[in-house]
Amino acid sequence: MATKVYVGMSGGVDSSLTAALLIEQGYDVVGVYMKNWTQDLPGMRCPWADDLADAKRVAVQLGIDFKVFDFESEYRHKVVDYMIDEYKAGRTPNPDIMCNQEVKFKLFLETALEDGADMIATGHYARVEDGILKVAEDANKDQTYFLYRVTGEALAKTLFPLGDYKKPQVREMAKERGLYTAGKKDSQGICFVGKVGIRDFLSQYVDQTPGDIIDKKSGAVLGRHDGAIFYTLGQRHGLDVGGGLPYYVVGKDMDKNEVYITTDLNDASLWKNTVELSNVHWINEGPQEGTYDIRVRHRAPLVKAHLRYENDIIVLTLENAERAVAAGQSVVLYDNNVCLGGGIVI
RNA sequence: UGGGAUGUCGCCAAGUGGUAAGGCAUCGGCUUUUGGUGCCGACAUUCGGGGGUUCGAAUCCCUCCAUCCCAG
Repeated sequence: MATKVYVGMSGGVDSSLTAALLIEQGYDVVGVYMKNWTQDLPGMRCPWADDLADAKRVAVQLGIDFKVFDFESEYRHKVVDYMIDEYKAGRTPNPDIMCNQEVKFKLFLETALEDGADMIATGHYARVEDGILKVAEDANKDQTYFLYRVTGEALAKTLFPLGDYKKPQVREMAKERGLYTAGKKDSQGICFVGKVGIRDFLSQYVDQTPGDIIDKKSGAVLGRHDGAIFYTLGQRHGLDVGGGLPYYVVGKDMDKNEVYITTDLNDASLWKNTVELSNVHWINEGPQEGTYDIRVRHRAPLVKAHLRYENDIIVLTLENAERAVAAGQSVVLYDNNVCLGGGIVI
């Protein structure tokens, strides 16, 4: 009997082709739409209904069973609340990493297995080999950064058919197969929520309290903002402060509700040579102390750093300083194209 | 009240007789399954107000207004 694979179909090209390829490879494929978020937000209609329709349409086209898993409550609690709490604490979280950890590769996997699946699959650009996570063939689209919090056990039951292809090929293959979503634009923004600015999203859940924008060097008040919560390290836009050179956020005080800015691109707090990570997660066994490739943000080139353990945290000493590494963001470690795991910036 | 200086797009700032640079901000777009960064494009018929000289002025003259500094 063929292996039964539940494919997470978001209604985009990638997951559509994923399902198609698995069928061609002989798997018994079931399409699943994860209903995680349905709320409209100001200035943006939540795309869930359209996405669901697209996913279903492709499933019909492919002649596979199609299901909808409703994870709205869990998504709200595990991802959105986490995100809001982090921002309230003055940090800058990455909700999509949490979404993968808690929803796609935990809840979805468990639910699928209970429903009779042998494995799950998604349209992520990444590769799994023997339970280890490896970067995608298309280095430009590689999404392992978002997957570093997934467990090796989950990966052992996961397929990423797109990991061996480049995005243009994926589009081409989707077109060749006449998939309904072949020409659909790539999605952006918070996963499932849609293309909405973090500011617009957050402002739905937190109070807007005006505060001062202060020049770090002179201490002068240069402007006002609607809440320090909306600003993050390294940020340039949205300050509404003009005057010759661009200003960048170099810090904030959540208690005083103050945002500190500077025109000095070399400001110490804008660059990190040493990064400490807590909430460390390894996909399999933790690596030994030594030098590894790390990635400080999605799509950033890999850079060298030395890993050292210190109690519950790890300390990375970077070969070259990285810019705007905000607390709450993730740093992911690699060893020869293998994604080892990572942690959250303290 | 004397003496000096300055007033050009929201901000910084070129331009001293030839018909308004540039930067920042802002807005729009691109890149991106997080934040952020970056890239591209748009953005003053008008130069504090009013007169005058001139073929022609933001640039010269007169005057008024405003601001700043030094005196007192």
